[in-house]
Amino acid sequence: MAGDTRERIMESARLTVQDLGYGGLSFRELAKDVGIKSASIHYYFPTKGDLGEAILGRYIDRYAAFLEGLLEAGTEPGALMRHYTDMFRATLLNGNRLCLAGMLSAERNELPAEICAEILRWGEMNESWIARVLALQGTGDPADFRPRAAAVFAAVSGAQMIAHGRHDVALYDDVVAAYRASGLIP
Amino acid sequence: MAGDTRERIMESARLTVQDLGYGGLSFRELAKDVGIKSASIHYYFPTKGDLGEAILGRYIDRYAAFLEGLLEAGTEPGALMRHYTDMFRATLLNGNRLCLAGMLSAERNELPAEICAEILRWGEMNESWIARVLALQGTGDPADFRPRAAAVFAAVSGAQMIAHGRHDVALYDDVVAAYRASGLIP
DNA sequence: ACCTGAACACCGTTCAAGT
DNA sequence: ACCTGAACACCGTTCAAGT
Repeated sequence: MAGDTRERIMESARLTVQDLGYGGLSFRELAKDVGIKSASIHYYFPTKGDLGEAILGRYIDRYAAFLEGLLEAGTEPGALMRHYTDMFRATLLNGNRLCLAGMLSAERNELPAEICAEILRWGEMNESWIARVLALQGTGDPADFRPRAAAVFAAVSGAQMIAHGRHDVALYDDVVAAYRASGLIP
Repeated sequence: MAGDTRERIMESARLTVQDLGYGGLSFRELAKDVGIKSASIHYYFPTKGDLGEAILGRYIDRYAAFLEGLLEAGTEPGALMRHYTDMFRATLLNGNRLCLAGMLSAERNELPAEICAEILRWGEMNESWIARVLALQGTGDPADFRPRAAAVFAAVSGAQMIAHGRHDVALYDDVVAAYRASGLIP
């Protein structure tokens, strides 16, 4: 089946980067997992940076589609934000993994420029979606909620990161609950 | 002067890890910076993990002392938290670096257990300090403010991480301002 | 179109050998 | 006490060679 090898390279690489980081991704281990030689990976992705850009680009597109679907299915801010925080929670449950973009954010100073550009796009996408949700409960344009949306995005990302660092999903739950109690998250 | 080489190894290593991550720290580059051969580093730190544990341990001790000093010098929660958020801001200003513990939190799934234990200590230290500050403006024991303190710690850590990922200090400022506006941070 | 072995300059680590 | 060169198994990348 066409494109199957490329597909399996991307899937295995994504899972590894979310687990061990970009620096922890080895072409030789990756090739072993897919069942080819490490030199063959370069046929699909000339450099490690190309592979990183490809998996992050698709990661963003898929979550953008998922979030778009949530907005089409419901308009209650509390329920929408619950789905949003559950999304980050599920990543922790899957082998204490970190959001792909969050992991790459930490490593950004040693990443090629194309990946850094995708990290920006991840933030823009998340913040614009949250701003639309916040606009549902108040009056005004989603653009007016952009600063607070950035705060919600940063707060949820941070909760995931420290819970990942301490390998403690309950900590994520407690922190997110405190965000809600403080009124930061609807 | 005794211990000078060891000192310079630790300082150079810390700056590199906060910049490029634990995986981005190379013994050969580090040795070049200090002016010795890479094999000599193992005389001071048998393994890379030992070096990581040493620099994180000292990092935590120093910030603990700094924060303790703040609490001895003032009791106004707003001013204390301003110093706290400025501390994370200064790290971004220093070459877009990340908090050492935050960087290692992201990479934790490929770190030795001793470093993971220090990551826990970093969180405990920050949360207990924030809880003491929060207790200054309300009634009750610092322990009562522990959940909210964890939320403040996660939120500030997250703001630093996404600002680091986008190489944008203004984003950090905006997010922290939104935290204050929402009432999460005094 | 897709894959490979071999080579290259890197990496942390070990160790016998130096002073 | 402190440092080193050489070796080891790793790393991403390149390239000529295969089918």
